[in-house]
Amino acid sequence: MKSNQETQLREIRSKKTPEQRRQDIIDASLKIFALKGYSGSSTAEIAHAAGVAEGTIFRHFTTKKDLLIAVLEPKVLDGLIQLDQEYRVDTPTDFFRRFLRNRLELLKENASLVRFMFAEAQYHPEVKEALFKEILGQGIGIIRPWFEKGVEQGDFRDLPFLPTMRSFMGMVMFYGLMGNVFQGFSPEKTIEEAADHILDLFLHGLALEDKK
Amino acid sequence: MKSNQETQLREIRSKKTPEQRRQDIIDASLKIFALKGYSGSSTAEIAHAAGVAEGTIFRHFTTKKDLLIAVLEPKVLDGLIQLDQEYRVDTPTDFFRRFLRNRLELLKENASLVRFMFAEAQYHPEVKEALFKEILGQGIGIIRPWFEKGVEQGDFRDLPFLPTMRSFMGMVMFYGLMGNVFQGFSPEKTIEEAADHILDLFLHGLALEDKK
DNA sequence: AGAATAAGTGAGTAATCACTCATATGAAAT
DNA sequence: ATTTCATATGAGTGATTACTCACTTATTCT
Repeated sequence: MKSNQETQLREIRSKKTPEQRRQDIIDASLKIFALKGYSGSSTAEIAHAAGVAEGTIFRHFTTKKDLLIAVLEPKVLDGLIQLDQEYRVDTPTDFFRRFLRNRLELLKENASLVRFMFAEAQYHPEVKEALFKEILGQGIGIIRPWFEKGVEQGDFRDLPFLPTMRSFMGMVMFYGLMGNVFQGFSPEKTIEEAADHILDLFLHGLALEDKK
Repeated sequence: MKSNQETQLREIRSKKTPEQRRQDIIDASLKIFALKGYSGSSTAEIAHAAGVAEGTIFRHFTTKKDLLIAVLEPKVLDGLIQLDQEYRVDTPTDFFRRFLRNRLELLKENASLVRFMFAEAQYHPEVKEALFKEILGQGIGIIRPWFEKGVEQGDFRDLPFLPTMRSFMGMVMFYGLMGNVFQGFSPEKTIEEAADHILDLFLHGLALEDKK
């Protein structure tokens, strides 16, 4: 009981708890990692950015690689993969519209993290697995029933699921991750506008069909 | 004259010319870089892989970064960006089919290089510029007239060019670069099959239009 | 308040880093 | 054969790396 009081007191005074300090280190790591890459970042620089001594890092994380894994831990990505459940949609098409906007917003907010994950995925198997499971795996799990429903209802063509989703994700990722990097590539003013372009192309394609 | 003879002789005997050695270093660098990333690779390891002394690397390249730039130099990428000119196509649709297959093949051959470039692009501005100019820039330059011709002829809808190309490239890249990384994502047996899927989706979209 | 425990610190460590340079090698010219 | 010269070598350089540990500081328990 007493210990609870003390903990509360410590939180009110702006002294930091070990947990807060741990989070500071993780936050600083993500910032530096995203800027210079994992191998290009030194623990000294991370310690400085987090406002702690270098030794403190190794009290919370046994190795630098443990720190990398902590940065990528599910908690950070939870927001990325959970579709907002409050918005109930009726038609598969509405689902895709809703899903797309939701993803693009989250992608824009976490662009540097996701870009970093994609970059490091090819060098570290652990990162690759985390990326695959947490983002792609769950994303696909959410989409699949809506896709199949759309096919059953006659709204969608009966295209193979995985390749179709791969292309869809390619569109989304290339906007979310490359739009900022290669300036001029994404002239859209708002996310909504970009989402509309992507969804229009995804649903209807480029070709003019109705030549009657 | 005599020096020419001698040079020829040196080539016949398997002694290496400085140029060959330089190329060995570049080849080894690409291999190691693609495996461990730029910062994660040491010049000692590259020298070992290239079969030369570490000092030899710095006789050909003044810094490690110079070596990175040499690895990414246009020569290596020329094959990636030049559309085969021998194949003449008539319709915009044929062009896209031809272009897509050509890109997917080249992408598959050079996947590790391109993946490496995308990964390092966010850490090194020079790499970012090289990637943008050499691949995306030229690719877009080749596509644009065909895209506009297709719109004029009434084959294509009048969609905004850049966002549409961004989505197209997203589809292509996600297949070419992620297909191998995330196994099971690309069930297509051949490149042709994958190209057909992508092109079908790109041209006609997912939705069933003709409900009359 | 004082003892016990946990958390934070930064100088220190061996290993590794990119890079240098005096020396060795081998081919071309005389 | 001898000299000339470009190239290759690897031990050596100081700087930086991830990580440790004896010590200080802060918090909790009695």
